[in-house]
Amino acid sequence: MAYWLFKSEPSVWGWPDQVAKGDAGEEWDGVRNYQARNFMRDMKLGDRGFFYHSQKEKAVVGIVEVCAEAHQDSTTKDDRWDCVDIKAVRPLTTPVTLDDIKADEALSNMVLVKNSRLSVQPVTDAEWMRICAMGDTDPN
DNA sequence: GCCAACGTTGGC
DNA sequence: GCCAACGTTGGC
Repeated sequence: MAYWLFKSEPSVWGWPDQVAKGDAGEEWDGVRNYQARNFMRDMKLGDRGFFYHSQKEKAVVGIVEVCAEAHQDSTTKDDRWDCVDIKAVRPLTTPVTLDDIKADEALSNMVLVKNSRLSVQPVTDAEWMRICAMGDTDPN
């Protein structure tokens, strides 16, 4: 199983919105970046991801699961753009902030740090375990 | 609110 | 196919 990170502006689509969708989940639509799209095409049913709040909050706040593999983004007719569906699994007991991540040596190579503008990104197994530990949260 | 970084577009 | 111009993102 692979791990990912989904970035969202909480004022547009936040963790509470994601939770409100329950197990039905919701399309991760609106991505118009090839790198991010390609990562979504690589995602498999059951893959897990972090839900990250950008802008003011800048923190990993929850864990999500891919509940539908890549398909046409329903918000556009342009067939270049695919997206997956994700559903909320659980919040992090303690949100892990960007500052926390930057301060941690083991996380210094995270895409979040290296390429802050990429909205969908891969997370390594080690990074996943580390952030779950920092967030006092069950990684499974 | 600013600006640096980056990705995309379009003219040549 | 290159590259300048432009738009967007997101941290500060």
